Amino acid sequence: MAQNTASKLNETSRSAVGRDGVLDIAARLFREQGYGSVSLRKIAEAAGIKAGSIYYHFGSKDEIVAAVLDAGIQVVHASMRDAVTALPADTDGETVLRAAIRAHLRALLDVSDYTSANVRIFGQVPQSVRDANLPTRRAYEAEWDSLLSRLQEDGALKQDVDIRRLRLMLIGALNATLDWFDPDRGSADALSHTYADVFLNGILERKDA
Amino acid sequence: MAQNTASKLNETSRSAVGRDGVLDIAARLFREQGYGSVSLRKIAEAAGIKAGSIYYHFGSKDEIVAAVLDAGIQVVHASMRDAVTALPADTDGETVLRAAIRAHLRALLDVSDYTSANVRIFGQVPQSVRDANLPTRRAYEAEWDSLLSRLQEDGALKQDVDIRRLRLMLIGALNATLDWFDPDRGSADALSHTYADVFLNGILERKDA
DNA sequence: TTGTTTACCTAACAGTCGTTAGTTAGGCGT
DNA sequence: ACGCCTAACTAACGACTGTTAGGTAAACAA
Repeated sequence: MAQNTASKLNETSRSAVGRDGVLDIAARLFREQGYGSVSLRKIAEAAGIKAGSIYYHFGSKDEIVAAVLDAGIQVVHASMRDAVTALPADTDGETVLRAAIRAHLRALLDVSDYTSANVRIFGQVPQSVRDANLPTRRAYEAEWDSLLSRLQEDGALKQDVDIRRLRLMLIGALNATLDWFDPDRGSADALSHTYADVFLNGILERKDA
Repeated sequence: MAQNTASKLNETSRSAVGRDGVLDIAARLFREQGYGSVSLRKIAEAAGIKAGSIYYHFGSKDEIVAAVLDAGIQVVHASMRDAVTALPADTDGETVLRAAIRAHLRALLDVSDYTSANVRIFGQVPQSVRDANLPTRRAYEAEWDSLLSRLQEDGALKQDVDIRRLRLMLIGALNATLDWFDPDRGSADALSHTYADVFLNGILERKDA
């Protein structure tokens, strides 16, 4: 968020990274290096300020990382919901699901350092910070559960799959791409097609009638 | 590995955790808490010795974590290969793939602190340690690629799926279970069935002939 | 019995961490 | 011109980190 709020200050003065600037840089460093090896001094240096100055904008390191985590979910949540609600009301289930998958993968791999930082560092962060991020997560998970349930009721999905488990499998699989995705080998959109193909139809060769 | 090598010392003397004991405990702590928040003093305390004593068995913290990472892959590699080679030569492709998935998930979720520690901390560890683990990883990946290629040549798998990408998707999805798997909600074996069902046949309701 | 090896211990080192207190300097409203 | 607000700065704190040097006691081989 706030790619560069150089706003409201005449450009001649010092950088004036501000709170949003620090947050942007923190998100990028967390995504690149993980939580443990990104110190406040590293963040400060990348932002062009000194470590102590960060405490003008944030009360603690936990507050920074909590803000990054929350923003990360909010970005992907908005991306996924917008993609689905933008479709005509009578769109078939397969198309809806494909759109949701593509939106999630786009936020994760193309758009947002915040979303990728969230996926990368959530498991490395102190328990209290994880807990603080949980409500935001639950809301996004509920969005998926709601979508998948609707598709199942419409008869688009098999009746015997457990929605919660399917959501965990699907999001887990998509998030795992962060460890190996290489834009030189194909776009996030192309990858989303492959994921949709596999999850929707499987990989088994079928001798259909 | 080496669940408890209390060997060759009469039991009356001090615990004598030894190199393997330290490694076991390190693997467990890494799995539970991640890399960054497990210090040598924590490992030592859990092992019932003092921090400095660890340097009798290991030259550095990196050496410990490297040993944990390598063992983690070796365990799951052996588990997966053994499961596949134990099958009759004429076993059909679907059954072979199901066995491989179950073996991977078992090593990850039931059997080995080393395998789960590897998956958990690989992305948190210094670059040099990651690099040292790469050859072992590549060997396991090659095992999967070989298996999947064979199934595709036999006509069991669709011809248009890229083996490398499929392997990344599949192992990524399986490893992601570590973040949410709860044995109270179902066994690893049961979960492996669900994964196999989804990957093999997809989740789309089909009106077969 | 003596000497060696094994497996630990104690104590300290330099470096890094998050965090705090107190200070400074430019821009703005009055 | 005055004082306030904003956004920095410097310098240091205690805690914790991986690591090292040197000592100790039991087990075993000769």
